[in-house]
Amino acid sequence: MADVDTPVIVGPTGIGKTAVALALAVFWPLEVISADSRQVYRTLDVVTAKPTARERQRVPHHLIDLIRPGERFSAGRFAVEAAETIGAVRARGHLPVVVGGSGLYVKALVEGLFAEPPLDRPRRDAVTAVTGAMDHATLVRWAARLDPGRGLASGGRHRAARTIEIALLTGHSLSWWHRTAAVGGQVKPWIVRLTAPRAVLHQRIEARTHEMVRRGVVEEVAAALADGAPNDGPGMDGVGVREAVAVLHGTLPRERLAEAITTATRQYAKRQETWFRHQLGPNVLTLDATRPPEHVAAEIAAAWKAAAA
RNA sequence: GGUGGGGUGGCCGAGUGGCUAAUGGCAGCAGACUGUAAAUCUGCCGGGCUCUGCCCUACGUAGGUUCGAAUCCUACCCCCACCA
Repeated sequence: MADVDTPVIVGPTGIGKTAVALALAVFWPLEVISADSRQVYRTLDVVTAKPTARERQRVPHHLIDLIRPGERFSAGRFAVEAAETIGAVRARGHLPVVVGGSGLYVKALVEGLFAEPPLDRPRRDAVTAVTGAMDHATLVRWAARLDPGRGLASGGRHRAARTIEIALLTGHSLSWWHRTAAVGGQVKPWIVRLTAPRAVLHQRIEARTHEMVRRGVVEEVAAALADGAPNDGPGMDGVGVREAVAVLHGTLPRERLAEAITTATRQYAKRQETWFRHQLGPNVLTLDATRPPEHVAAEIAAAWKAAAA
């Protein structure tokens, strides 16, 4: 009579989630559901630090390589596809394990978003064009007027733009939708949060970045660009990609690439830590991932056995 | 050796007598976050405290002028450019 059915492993980039997931595979026949907003993009393998072909052969990974750079993805779409995949994995008699660092994606899956009505594509694009051209303050003022209950004091322009988009396209405010159209989570999550002291995390990020540069981030991004990806659209606005684009545009000296990516990655990892610390509710098992992945995996396996009993 | 420019808080960089613990930016720390989330934003950021205020320390070093100096004067140290 377990009240959980799906292990979910979260943690900042570079903490070693993939290694732990692979190590976990010695305990159960498992398949990984990747909750990563950038690994869904094909061809961007090195910059997004995807698991290698060999690793994916050892343990199946899902929700990677779904779309082309430049195409839009979303937390909502992730939740739908993840739920389907989880069902399929389970039907195979394997244990689905959600592993990822995209907090909102995890939240969308385990808590649910709201039932968004279909949005007319051309009208949506029109609204995006308008909001995209507005300055931050005006945007926030407009959003606050359309949805007074939304609390946009420290929201930022994307949240404001989203608020405006929903209000204009559906006739109801976003907070109205949140209130009246909430949908539940798709799984009963058992959440493990991997963390490590800053110094350890920073060291791992730096090592990973150098490896990334050595394996040719710039060339990879150049190829995506040559293939028609917009240089700032969905998938192309992530850490590493931006820096590689800057190198290609000559605005960042190549010898400073690794440093720039390392700094941006550290900042991203910090934001993730903040998210995971506060946004996933109280039932989270926090583990220090400074130890070797096998040890962490063993501890997770034991804890899961107790939790799922 | 000569002439000119410069040494400012972890870094870069404003400031040329009081409104200056010192604009900005970066880095760092904390926080927000419901379909673009590796995104987008907010706060803090010399130290200490009995913390709507108070006390230290601080603008290369040492002196000086002044009611008052990062800002003016003198000497010295170091850096850069050009001339030798």
